[in-house]
Amino acid sequence: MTTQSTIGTRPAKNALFDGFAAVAGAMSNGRRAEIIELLAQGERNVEQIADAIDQSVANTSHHLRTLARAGLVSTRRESTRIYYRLTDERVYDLWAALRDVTTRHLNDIDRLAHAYLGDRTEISTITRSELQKRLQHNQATLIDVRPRTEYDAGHIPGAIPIPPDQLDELLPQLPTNREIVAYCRGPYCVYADQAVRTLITQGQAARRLEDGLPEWERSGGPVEKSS
Amino acid sequence: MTTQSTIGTRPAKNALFDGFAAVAGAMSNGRRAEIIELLAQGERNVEQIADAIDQSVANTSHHLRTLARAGLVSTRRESTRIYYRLTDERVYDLWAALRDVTTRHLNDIDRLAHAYLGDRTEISTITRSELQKRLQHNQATLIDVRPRTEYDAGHIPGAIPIPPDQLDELLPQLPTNREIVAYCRGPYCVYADQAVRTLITQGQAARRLEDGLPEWERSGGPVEKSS
DNA sequence: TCCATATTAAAGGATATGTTTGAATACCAT
DNA sequence: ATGGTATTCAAACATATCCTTTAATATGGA
Repeated sequence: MTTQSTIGTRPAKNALFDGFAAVAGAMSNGRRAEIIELLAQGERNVEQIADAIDQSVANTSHHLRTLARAGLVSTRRESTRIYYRLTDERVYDLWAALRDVTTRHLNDIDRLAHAYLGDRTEISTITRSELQKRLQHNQATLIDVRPRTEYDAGHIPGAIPIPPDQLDELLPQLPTNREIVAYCRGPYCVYADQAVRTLITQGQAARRLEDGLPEWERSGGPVEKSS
Repeated sequence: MTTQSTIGTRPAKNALFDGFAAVAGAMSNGRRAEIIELLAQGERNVEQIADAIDQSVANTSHHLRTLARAGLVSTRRESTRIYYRLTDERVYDLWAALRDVTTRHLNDIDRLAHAYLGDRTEISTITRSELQKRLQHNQATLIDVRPRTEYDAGHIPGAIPIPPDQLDELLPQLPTNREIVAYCRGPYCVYADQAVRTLITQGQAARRLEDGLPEWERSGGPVEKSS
């Protein structure tokens, strides 16, 4: 009995492309997409992830398993906790590409984004390269509007930490002599929007970085860690 | 009655991320993934696509509708035929990112690729930049092993068209003084492999370009069209 | 009008999916 | 070893989604 070659056959081609499709399938759930976006900010354990996406631990574990099976996330054990992270920066690139295509081509996305983020027309943005220039010439006060642990894990050098739960307390203490630039997790993160809206109401010039820290880091921008 | 703001709420966030997930879902079927890979080569009408993926026209139309709903493909009408294409190069980037992540992280992909492509260990590859250099110094004979229509739609300047159904006839006619480099549709395309295997059997030095024409074009390589 | 090309609607049944529950596992600290 | 904590697993459920086929419908060209 001889082994039949499968090279170039339809069943083999189907199986191969089903493989690509399987990875896409791992991303084809809103909660799992949220997990990917979250892990782009840094590693988390199951409980933290479950909290962030408002799901039970068991169900979250299930979703993480699906992502792990597709190779999108990897784990690290630290004593009793297991920390999940994106397997590598290629996974982040894939997520960014998905976000990008969706933003530009899914015809419902504007409505959905508007519902979650509100009217963004009055919030002006600044690109990464513009921000670079401003920082070099000391022409802006930069604030990082993410939870403190994320700030500690990595932030743009010179950024002042303003955790989202202390906005009302800390925003009035900022210097008023320069424009303020706020950034958070990415283009669909609400924290920076909130900060900018509040500042503008107070008569302070403020803008939002067009996206967030992961994009800054991925495009080669300097990142500083707190110890 | 006042309108309740949905900014930052969980249902709104769910809906937004379900939007991203929907686009991933459009790619989460093997036949649709094949369609994307095919359209990366250039526009096709429904019948051509149905042929290429071995499905009925009605079913193919259905799949195309799914892709169109997600904004991944667009159409152009030419008399009674409707031609499909990837909406823009971002869609191609997304597909390339998916292929890339799958190749590196899905633990079954090696087995699947081996079944479809056969043993590739004896087929050596050449990178795009290496090929650039070779071509500049006239150190390689370049052959394009794709169907003629694809060659006409765009090929690397200097490449000789060797349609896959004429391999046996045309390969022996190639000059034997230089190494031959073959390319086709991409890293998972079988045509170039076939050509290289045949040439090696004939004692001719031959290699395969590491990926295909779309990657060449997307990375800024020169492309020539037949009229 | 008729023909060719594509889309749509309806239907079907298989398959997959997300979630919950409760038990089981793995590891750590004492 | 023992107890406690974090996480995974197995089973089960209802639901939903999915792919495909068939037949009918739209559209444009000759």
